[in-house]
Amino acid sequence: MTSRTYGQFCGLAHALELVGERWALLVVRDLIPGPKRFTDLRNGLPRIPTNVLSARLKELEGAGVIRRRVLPRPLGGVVYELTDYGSELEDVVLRLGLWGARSLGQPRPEDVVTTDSLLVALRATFRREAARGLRVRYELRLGDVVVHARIDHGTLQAAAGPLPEADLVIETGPALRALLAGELRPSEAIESGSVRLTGDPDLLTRFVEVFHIPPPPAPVALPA
Amino acid sequence: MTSRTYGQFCGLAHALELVGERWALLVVRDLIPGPKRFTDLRNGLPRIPTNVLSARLKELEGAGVIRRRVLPRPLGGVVYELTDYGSELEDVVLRLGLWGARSLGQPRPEDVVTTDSLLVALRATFRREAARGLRVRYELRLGDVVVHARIDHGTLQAAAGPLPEADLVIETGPALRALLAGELRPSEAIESGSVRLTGDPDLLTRFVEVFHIPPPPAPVALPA
DNA sequence: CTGGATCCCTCACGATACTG
DNA sequence: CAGTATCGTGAGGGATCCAG
Repeated sequence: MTSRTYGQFCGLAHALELVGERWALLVVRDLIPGPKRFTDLRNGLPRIPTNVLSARLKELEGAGVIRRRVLPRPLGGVVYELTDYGSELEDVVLRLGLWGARSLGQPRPEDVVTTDSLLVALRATFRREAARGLRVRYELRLGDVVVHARIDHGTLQAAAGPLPEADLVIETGPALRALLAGELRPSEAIESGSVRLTGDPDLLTRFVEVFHIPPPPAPVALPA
Repeated sequence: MTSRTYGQFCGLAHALELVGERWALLVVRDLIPGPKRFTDLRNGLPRIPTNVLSARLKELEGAGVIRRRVLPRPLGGVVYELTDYGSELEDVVLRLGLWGARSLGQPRPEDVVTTDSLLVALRATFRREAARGLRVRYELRLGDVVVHARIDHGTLQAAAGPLPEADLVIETGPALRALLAGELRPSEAIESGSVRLTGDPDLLTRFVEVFHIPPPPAPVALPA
């Protein structure tokens, strides 16, 4: 029974045995912004069967990637969080996500956008150099997903929920990706109505400078 | 049939749909050193069923990650190679491999080491800063796998096969990992016979400075 | 010999229902 | 809320076979 292994003494093969199973890296992604309950994970991964989520959590715990923690009274309940070792996957997850974002076409009918995927996308596309000397707060709304970003001199803090003191509120949809990829100019996005702003419109230009998806190098076939 | 997708409009989810299937990233790994024939890939992935290799190659080609190229006469045959877009996975693959290498225990009985995994491991563990001002050539032998590394002022060129003009020939086994991880000192490795050298033994110290696996942050459960 | 395609079996995944 | 139980399906594992 040498089952389910790759049979190679290799760092990559071992990494894939730890986090290469289906859904595993999406669980890690959703834990990057912070600890989550089983139900939170379930909500952030609408199409995962609960038994598979159970299995992944056990496997990731056994691999030392996440930790199961029982909350003290009065909150009660159980949360899952990244271990130190698991946290060091963050860089890989962000880079892989950015790589994938470059060939992301139009959303399919069944596609959803979740709070955590958006938060991680902000981290992945953030360009420190472009944020130097900048201090600005954004609130970003995609459908019913609302997050915010605080940018201070080259640092980013992104979190869920609204931000009343935001300098600019951006209300948009899937066009956000085209905007970050430079395929859609801010002025065009505003005119076409694919983004709606509350605040200083010039801050949208800052936004697409700070959060950026580089274009794919050559002709990449986009999904139909 | 929304099958096999994650149902999320997210760069990471999309990336995992492209290269997240079993074996896919190992195929990418083996293509990093250069184009390969079907049979070369098969030999580098001894446990992959040929139908799965066929399927992965087709999927990766459709995803724009690899390209199928028919060689002109007189060589004939078919090779697979990374596209530009696929090549930009290299960084992710190296980082994920290095992450995995940190919790790699002892090799299991069925584990093998392949030429390509070793070449990629050298790239992943290479520390440019530690190689500044250094010019040295190594030949590395693990069982019947032989590769070599040319280090010139902070750059690395690693390729398959021996290197007659090597400054040091290192003959070793799985202990190589402990050596790179700092768990085994060069002097100990030599004394215990887990490495055998031909050339200047002091160059082994340079070797473990240049190629390094950082220790895991906290207690990480190692596989039994 | 390369470059696969085909077959069958098993097990992980997916969907749904149910429990402490 | 936090999972476990059950069961059908389809992808992966392994061996074999086929065309150029």
